Amino acid sequence: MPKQTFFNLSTEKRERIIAVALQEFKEFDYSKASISRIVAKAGIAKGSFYQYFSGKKDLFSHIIDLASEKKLDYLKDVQIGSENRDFFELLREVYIAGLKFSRDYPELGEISDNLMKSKDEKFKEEILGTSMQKSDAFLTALLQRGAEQGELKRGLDFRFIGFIMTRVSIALGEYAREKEYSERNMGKAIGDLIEMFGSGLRA
Amino acid sequence: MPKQTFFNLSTEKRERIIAVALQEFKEFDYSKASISRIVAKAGIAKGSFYQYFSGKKDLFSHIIDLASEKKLDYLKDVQIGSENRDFFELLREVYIAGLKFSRDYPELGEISDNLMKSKDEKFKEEILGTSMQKSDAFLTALLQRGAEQGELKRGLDFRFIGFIMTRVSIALGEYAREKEYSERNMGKAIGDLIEMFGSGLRA
DNA sequence: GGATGATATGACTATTTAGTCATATCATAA
DNA sequence: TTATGATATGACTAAATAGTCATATCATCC
Repeated sequence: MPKQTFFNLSTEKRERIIAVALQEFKEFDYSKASISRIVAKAGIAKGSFYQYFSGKKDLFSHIIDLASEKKLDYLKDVQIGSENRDFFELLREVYIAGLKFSRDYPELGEISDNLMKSKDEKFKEEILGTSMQKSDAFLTALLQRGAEQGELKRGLDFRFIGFIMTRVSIALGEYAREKEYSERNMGKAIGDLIEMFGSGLRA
Repeated sequence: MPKQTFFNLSTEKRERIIAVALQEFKEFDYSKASISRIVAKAGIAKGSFYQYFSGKKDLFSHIIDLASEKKLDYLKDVQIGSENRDFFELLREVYIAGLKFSRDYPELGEISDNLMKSKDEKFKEEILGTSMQKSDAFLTALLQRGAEQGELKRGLDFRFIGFIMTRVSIALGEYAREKEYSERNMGKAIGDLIEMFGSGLRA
């Protein structure tokens, strides 16, 4: 958590620092991202940075918190609770929510996706903490529910399928970032995906 | 390419250096991997390293070459050319080949997967060069062929589906690495995957 | 023995990094 | 005006890095 001094800053300065940090973490991965560069670009003194944050990890963690917060806003629209919702429709909505989040906050999307892809489980755990529910578990739960309601084939390894669906969700964001994102293209892509998950690709 | 001096080395020394480098690149990503640490662990002088390799990138590139070479050995068994092969059977074999490679050369598998996941397209291109055919393109071609033979649904965006299948292949390796790999588990996982791609998950 | 060319060495340079700290500035309140 | 407490500053430290280079060792051939 940033120190109180950071929150006491003027909105302008606070947002400037965050904007520069987003740029930095988007361009470089955590270990290559440089505090020296951030303070230079943001036009603040090195010492000031350490008045705001306890260190690099603190800043990064704060950014991931922002991302989680924003992403949750988009996921709130997905009404998982209500009965009688088709699993594949829910899945579509989850993917769409993720994509909209990535479209509206491209830096946050890319940064958190890169963290999710990281192999350093210890670091990931440390940064994500409890703030972001593990997407693996989230989708696994969705699958479990779908299975209980008889919507899904029997005998599947849902832990594995959940793992794959999470990776596919991340890949979807990557794809949208690499190719130019457009409502039309992404609608088509998600459509193909849900079709694939639902009834497969075989003619 | 390593310098000639590297290939003049005794097999024992050459393999020792590569083994240590594999350990290093497996534990740390490219930018965090340290030549100083590698030479220390391998018991050679810093200067000697630069007699063998032009630099860090040269060493890394050599390791990726080794990985491509080994992986190709496993993919050679997949007879793509022969007609009348079912697309989904071919896909299964491609995934199985990838998994066997990862099982037999875990370090090479993890290192090259991490490179594939990297967002630095320029660096990736530089390292992979022509040696490793782009898996995206490979699977896209397989899909195209499946479509032409009428094995696949019409109207799918194969560039996108190819992109997803490649990511799934990488995810499969990760999953095998994270959970304990066993023939039985992985056979089941790949079975579920092919079932999913083929006829979907819907009951 | 002596010469030649290849290989081995590790101290050294130059650069970058995260993080610290004594000092300076500033706003507010008495 | 003066005192107080919060905030800003950038020079500084210590550590780590990739890469260099003059020198030393070694094997091989004459």
